[in-house]
Amino acid sequence: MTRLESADTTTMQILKVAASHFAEKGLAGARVDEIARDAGVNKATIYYHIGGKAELYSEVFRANMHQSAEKLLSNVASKTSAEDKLRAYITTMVENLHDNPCAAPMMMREMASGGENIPEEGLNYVMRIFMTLTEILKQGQEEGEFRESNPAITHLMIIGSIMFYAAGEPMRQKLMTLFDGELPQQVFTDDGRLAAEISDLLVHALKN
Amino acid sequence: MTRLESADTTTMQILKVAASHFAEKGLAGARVDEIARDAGVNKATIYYHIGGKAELYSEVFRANMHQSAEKLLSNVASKTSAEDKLRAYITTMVENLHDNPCAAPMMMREMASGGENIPEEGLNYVMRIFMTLTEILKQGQEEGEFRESNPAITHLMIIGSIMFYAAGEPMRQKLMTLFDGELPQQVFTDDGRLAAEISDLLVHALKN
DNA sequence: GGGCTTTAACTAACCATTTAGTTAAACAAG
DNA sequence: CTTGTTTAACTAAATGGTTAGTTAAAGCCC
Repeated sequence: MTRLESADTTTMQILKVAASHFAEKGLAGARVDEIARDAGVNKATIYYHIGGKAELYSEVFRANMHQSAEKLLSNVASKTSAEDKLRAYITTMVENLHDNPCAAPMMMREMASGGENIPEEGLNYVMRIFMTLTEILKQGQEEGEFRESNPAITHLMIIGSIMFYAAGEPMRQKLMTLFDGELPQQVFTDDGRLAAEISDLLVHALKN
Repeated sequence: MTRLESADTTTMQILKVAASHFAEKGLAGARVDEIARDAGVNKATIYYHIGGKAELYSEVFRANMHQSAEKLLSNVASKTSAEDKLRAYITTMVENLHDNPCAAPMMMREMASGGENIPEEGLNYVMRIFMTLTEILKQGQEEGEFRESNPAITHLMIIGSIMFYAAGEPMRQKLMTLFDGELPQQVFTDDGRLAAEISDLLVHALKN
């Protein structure tokens, strides 16, 4: 491994570890010392490669959003009918949050703080993702497939449910061990069926 | 004002201010000095009445959950049909989060951190609220009003959308000033119609 | 007098950031 | 080929600001 390659993998390792710390503890709660320790590098290496805590956070957030949004937009664009686009939208969002378990917690914390630490580029993606759904719903209405609906509410229900599902895994575990006997069986779906169930419910609600 | 009353109002004032700080910055991000300053009391008064930062947080969270959950359970219990109960459930939840703007952000942060700082009593309420919806859906199915559905998904869609709406207000403001021209008109509902729109969509999706 | 509150330190720990190095790979000159 | 030099990558230790929590003396109001 050449020096430059080693530098790249070091940076990647730092970003990966930082993401999990920011997801679990937030920007204020995360400790640069711990990130460095878990990444197996000296703390100063983080400052050498990336910059301070704020830059580290921004970069993690930006990279997440970039990857997720690009995949979402391209998957939706590959479909033609409004229903297929809607299903692709939901399915891809579930996949993204499954592939990147840090994204949902980080996003939820940002919502709670009014998006204080979201970098500019991140806000652009938030907007594009929302506009994409608006377009899908509009197309569905124009083609007579969907009834009229408020895109903001629909968006809320999709994003809200998926984000809560993705971020809620640790909490579900906690509840399941705490209230073992009282829970009805099978209340918690697996990832695989989540997208299908949400899509079915949504399509059922939107169809004429 | 008697001595005890003065102590009570001091405590209330501290809790109220602490709630807003915890909502905006989280447990790790909030500063006890700032809470004391904004509450108009000396920092020592907080330690005298309530205890340290952790106790302050627990008490704020516990009080929120207690008030919200009791209102939710009693409002649902006052209805008889499954649809009325479901509508009461949704409406009360929207009202609760409207009356107490700190609840949604605090809850979302807790979800993100796996409920690390939720006091025992709070977890009990989370469970009871979820079980209540499960009962409503079961009743609806037994009475032939609702089709079969996964209560966990339904719960996710309700809680997720309402929480995201409630916690998302500052973010919506940010997006609206940043992307002024590009936003379609009327995409963002007002609080008053939110409960009705979610209820209608949900009932439409669940009805046979 | 006694419960409540303020004032105004104080400390001990924590934590982000900086500084002053060290190491080893790449490289150039002889 | 090898010796000396440069440079990127990294480390260990120090620095200095911040912060939760404490304390003691004094004042206030019933």
